[in-house]
Amino acid sequence: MKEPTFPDSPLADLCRERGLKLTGQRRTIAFVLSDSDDHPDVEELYRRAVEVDPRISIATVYRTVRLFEENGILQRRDFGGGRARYEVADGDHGDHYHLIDADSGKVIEFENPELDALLENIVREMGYDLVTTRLSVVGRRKTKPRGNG
Amino acid sequence: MKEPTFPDSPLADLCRERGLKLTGQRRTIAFVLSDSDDHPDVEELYRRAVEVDPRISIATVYRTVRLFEENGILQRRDFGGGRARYEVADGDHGDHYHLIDADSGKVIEFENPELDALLENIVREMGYDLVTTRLSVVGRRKTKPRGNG
DNA sequence: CTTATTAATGAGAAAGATTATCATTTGCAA
DNA sequence: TTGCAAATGATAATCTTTCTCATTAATAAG
Repeated sequence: MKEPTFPDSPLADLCRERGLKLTGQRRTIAFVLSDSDDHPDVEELYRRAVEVDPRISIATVYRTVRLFEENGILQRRDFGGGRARYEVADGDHGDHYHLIDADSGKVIEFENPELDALLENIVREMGYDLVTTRLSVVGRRKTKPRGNG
Repeated sequence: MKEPTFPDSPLADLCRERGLKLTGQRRTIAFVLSDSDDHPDVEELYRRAVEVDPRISIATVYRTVRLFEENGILQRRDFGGGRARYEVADGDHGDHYHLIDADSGKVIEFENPELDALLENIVREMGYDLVTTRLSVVGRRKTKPRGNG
């Protein structure tokens, strides 16, 4: 059986640091995730993982993203469409947010410190400590002033 | 067959105004929705609707919330837990947002004009017109300063 | 390096939410 | 009141996610 060889990814290290057993499958999934800068769903993640190591099942991908989410390694997102999507969790720097193109469904990330601060404030004044922010704004590309489409 | 009698609700009127056929079931569901100030899921909505008129099926509730959502009468929300929840769409006044208690799961609504404006701005500067905002913050009730739990 | 222990995995069944199917019923316009 | 397109009810089908359980593999101890 040909073991695929690739270096431990940053996420694989994180996995170990959290005391999670680093199995071959988790190492593969971590590698794929570290390599992704988009927001794949489980199906897509599975496709990418199988490319690297075919000895992996979709059940394990489901299990692993759940495990990683529970350990703060991944964040689950809901952009509509019925399936959860995942991305690497933010570090110490501020959160990032998502703008979704109403027409194409394309997801555009953005950061905004002012927004970070305002949300923090609002929640504090309501007597809570902010745990997570789930924000996505849906927008439609502005029609050019003289365009006609 | 005993037709339930109750007046047309504001949502029923809206339904007619949008040119949608106002069937008995839609009238009932609209009534129940107008009467709710929380965020019921379809199952719960069905329970409430059956109280008013037992001649209604869960399939119709699913169909109706979808229809109402497509027509801007309802808004679908995702608070986790795997099922979609619904609430009456905001009017012209500002949007409202949700704070979710991390421990109890309780949903607390709030409004914030400053937040409205900031989001509007951010999106505009990215070249988009804001269509919808999906924001929920998860928070944990602040521990009292001298508490030890 | 080998062995034991315990957790992880694979394959598929099961669950839970939502949508589709199709015969029957109903709202609404004429 | 009648006709017809659209809506409904009951249930099957679909889709995503979780669970089951026999097998496999990772880690610690020897």
